[in-house]
Amino acid sequence: MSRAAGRPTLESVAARAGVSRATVSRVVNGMAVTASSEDAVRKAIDELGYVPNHAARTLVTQRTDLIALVLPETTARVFSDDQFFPGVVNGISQVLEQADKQLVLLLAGSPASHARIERSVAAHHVDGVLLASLHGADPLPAALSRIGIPVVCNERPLGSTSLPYVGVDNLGGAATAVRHLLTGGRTRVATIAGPQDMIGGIDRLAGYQEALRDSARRPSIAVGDFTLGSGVTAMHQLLAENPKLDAVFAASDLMAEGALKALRATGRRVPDDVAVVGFDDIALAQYTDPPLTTVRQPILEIGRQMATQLLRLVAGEDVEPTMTLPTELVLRQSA
Amino acid sequence: MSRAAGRPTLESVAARAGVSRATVSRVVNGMAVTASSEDAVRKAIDELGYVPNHAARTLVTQRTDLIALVLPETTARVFSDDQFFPGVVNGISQVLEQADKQLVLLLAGSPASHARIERSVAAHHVDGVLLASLHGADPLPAALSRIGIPVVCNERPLGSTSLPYVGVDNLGGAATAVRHLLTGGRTRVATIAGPQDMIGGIDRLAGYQEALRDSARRPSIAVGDFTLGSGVTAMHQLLAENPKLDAVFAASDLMAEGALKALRATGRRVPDDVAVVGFDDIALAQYTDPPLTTVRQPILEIGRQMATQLLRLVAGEDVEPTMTLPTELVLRQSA
DNA sequence: CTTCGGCTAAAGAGCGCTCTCAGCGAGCGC
DNA sequence: GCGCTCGCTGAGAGCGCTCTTTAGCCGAAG
Repeated sequence: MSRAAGRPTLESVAARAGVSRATVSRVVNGMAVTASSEDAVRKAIDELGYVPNHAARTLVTQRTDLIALVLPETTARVFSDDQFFPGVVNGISQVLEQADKQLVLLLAGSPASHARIERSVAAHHVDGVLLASLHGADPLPAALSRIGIPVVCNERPLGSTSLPYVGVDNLGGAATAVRHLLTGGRTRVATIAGPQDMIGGIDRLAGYQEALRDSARRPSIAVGDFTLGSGVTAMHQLLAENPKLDAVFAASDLMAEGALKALRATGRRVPDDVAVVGFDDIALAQYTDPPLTTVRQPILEIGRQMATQLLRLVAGEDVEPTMTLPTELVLRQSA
Repeated sequence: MSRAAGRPTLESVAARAGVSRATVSRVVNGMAVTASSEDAVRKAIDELGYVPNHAARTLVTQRTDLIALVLPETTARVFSDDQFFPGVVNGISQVLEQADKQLVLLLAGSPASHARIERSVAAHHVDGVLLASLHGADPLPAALSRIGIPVVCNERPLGSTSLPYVGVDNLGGAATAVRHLLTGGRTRVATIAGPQDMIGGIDRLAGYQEALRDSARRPSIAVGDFTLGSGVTAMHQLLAENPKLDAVFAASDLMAEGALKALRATGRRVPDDVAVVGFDDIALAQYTDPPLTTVRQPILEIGRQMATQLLRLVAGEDVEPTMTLPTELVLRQSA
């Protein structure tokens, strides 16, 4: 590409404004410069349509202004059945936009992607990494923090790593939901748990068990994977084992909607025969039949806080290592 | 940062392998080198844990290996009510991963974001841009292509720009759905249309009108915005205007589910009293009550094709300016 | 035995920017 | 009025890489 055809550089702006490269750089980066030079430079920038070259800047500053969001979820599942990621992405995006950083999306479906992600991070391609939806004791968080890059997780990572994370009060929210059912006079309260290799699945089940233990009731558990279909299946299982159950706490709204459909299919009325409580408060919850009582988690806020914490880390500031956002029981008609 | 503390560079690998920087560069980029040098270089790379610096490479090659996905949707709406974006992102991601490119997500909620996006693109920050979900005659596509960067849109952009795009046969799919209703003996077929500033909304309505015109029936139209809630509202409107309607074609599955709920709330049975057909075939469609007959669009494939076309453009190859993927009527119980 | 062709490796320039450092003029205290 | 500090500017180095140019080497041909 010939120089003439290329985009304007600092050099050409400097020439046009009659100052040195350094002065133009100062103006661009908002450092002190005499008013007359500043005017000349700004004029030249406008006339030439100058935009700083990102790569050149990165090369010397060692900053990329890029933040990676890693979703080690099976690619097929990410985004497809849950409204969680979209909300988190949205929250992250809001904060990053403010800070003039950009979001790089890394879907890590295959094991091969893990290597790719580590390579990408090691290449100093991003300033920091957000990790969401970790399954089991994923080696990725530890690997990334060993490289020495700031990392913030969504929910407490399983395994031994002690990385900062932002989560919600899964246990407390679930316990509150179950206590609400018990207080309402329900005696046989079952649960549709989430995947037991994810914090959300584990802690919500623990909350169910804790609330049940307090009232000395027998637990009844079926495990799903947060999707609607798995909720249908799990509900049928629970009914087979315990046809007289009178309440269900589902660890996600999608599974709760599945339970609702299964209950209707077996001729049971909600909430008359069986009460149902979900978890998440996604948009759908307002439109289920009947509208779903559920535990709201501040999804957007999770994204915002994750991004905020990471930006602090990137800036070299300290952050609180753990952050638990509150959940809230939203009463509708299903329980 | 002291040199010792920094990550290894080409220089240090070269020193260790006893060759020149250029030779190491050749090995890294897979160019011909004698076996002995190659071995020495590879060994040094492994021992040092060398990873090429992305910014430095970008500076000279003018390639960033970054592809932007711009969603000019209101941030609140993107991702939140539709399963479309997640699927497209997934498809894009699959193709980019193959090509070793990365995905930068740009949510353009506010008008201010437009400027930010243009700046980002002008800074040579990305190699190409994918534009999805354009509303009305958005100035962004034209602005980006004026900068001279490869752009591929999702669906034909409204307005005068002639950019390459990948879309689906919205009109044909909608017409097929409506003809299916008419063939089944329905006589009063209404529609819940999508937003009329988006191609998906416009063309699906056109398909409805075309099929209806063929059979000389009167159209009955309410407009929604693809969300479940808007489907509920629109269905009530249609019923108010035309209580005897016996079929509805909704331009999205979410709106169809809303219609289903509204019909049930007014005591109508589906499909006995009113037949319902949706559009999209999202996961939910299998679980509605009754399961939803709908027009499937190959969402993942849209993402894949958009990415594939853009990569061709980035590589300087020619692409077909327009690409329309087929839709397919999926018969379930609602119609 | 010399010369030439064909190859690979080394050297060096340069991508566009930031940042240090020296220079320079102006303003201040003594 | 002289030196000193202070604020601004310009020159230049260098970030880590690619790529062109140049040098060096080997074998084959004359």
